[in-house]
Amino acid sequence: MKVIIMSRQERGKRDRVLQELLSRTDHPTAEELYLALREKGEDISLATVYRALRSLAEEGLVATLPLAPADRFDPLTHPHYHFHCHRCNQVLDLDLPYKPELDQAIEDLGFSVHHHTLVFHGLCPACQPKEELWRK
Amino acid sequence: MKVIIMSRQERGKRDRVLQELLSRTDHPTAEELYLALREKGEDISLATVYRALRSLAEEGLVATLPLAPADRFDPLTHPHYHFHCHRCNQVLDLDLPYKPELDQAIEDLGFSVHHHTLVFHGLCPACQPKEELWRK
DNA sequence: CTATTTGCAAACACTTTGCACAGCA
DNA sequence: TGCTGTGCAAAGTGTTTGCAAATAG
Repeated sequence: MKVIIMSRQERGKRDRVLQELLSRTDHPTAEELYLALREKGEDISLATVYRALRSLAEEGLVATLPLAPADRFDPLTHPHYHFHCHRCNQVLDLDLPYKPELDQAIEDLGFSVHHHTLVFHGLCPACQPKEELWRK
Repeated sequence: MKVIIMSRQERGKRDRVLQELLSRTDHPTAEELYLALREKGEDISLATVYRALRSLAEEGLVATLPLAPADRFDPLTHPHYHFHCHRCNQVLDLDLPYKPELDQAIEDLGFSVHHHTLVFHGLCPACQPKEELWRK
């Protein structure tokens, strides 16, 4: 009989998903997380990854970035902004301080603001030269 | 033989879709537009509505709001911000001036910014009292 | 007569769900 | 025992596409 004492974060697939997400900064999709976990030998199904992410998002442990064609997930729960490169389709965290005064302006209009999402669209530094090349 | 001289906006289903979208301020989904057009006696298919919206968006005549579960469409092409009420699920235009200085801050980080999208999330004025009632 | 637009149904991509079963309390 | 978590496959939802027929130029 084999006995394995599990540390807290090894209980349940949900925590494996969270662990994997926490280890990266590239805002993966559900499927990317699924493939990464499989790659690492984890025996998990795509349905479970979806279930885990939904549950984690509902508890506020991860943030969902509703992007087409597939949602991306962010382990950073404190409010921050994103850049979406329309060439490499990558999402990057931005080092721009959250601006609560924007919320205030909307509150003044009679809304009750929970938070705001700010996404910049364009070309990331790496893709700008490639784009110029492409146009020639 | 019946001859009908068509005015410009009556040519093609694409223009019917644009016309319908221009007539409203509630950021409808593709299906909502489809149903509205059918309601008005227009003989159109859902596929055509999707094709029309895609083509219009590519030409910059309408803006796409990528929201879950379905994209919403905005006839206002000049940049402006939105409020998404998480109770009635409505999207409202906000009367807050577009802030190009936000783009500048990101350009300074080495990105090439095309535009940014800013969505506030919370309760719209109409839904705040309802929400309080619900909590009791 | 050729090019474009359309409707229909099928295909598609992403996500959720029903169900049976495994593991744990 | 019963509760929770899981895999699998099927269903669900929003969107796109292949194709043949209709229409425009």
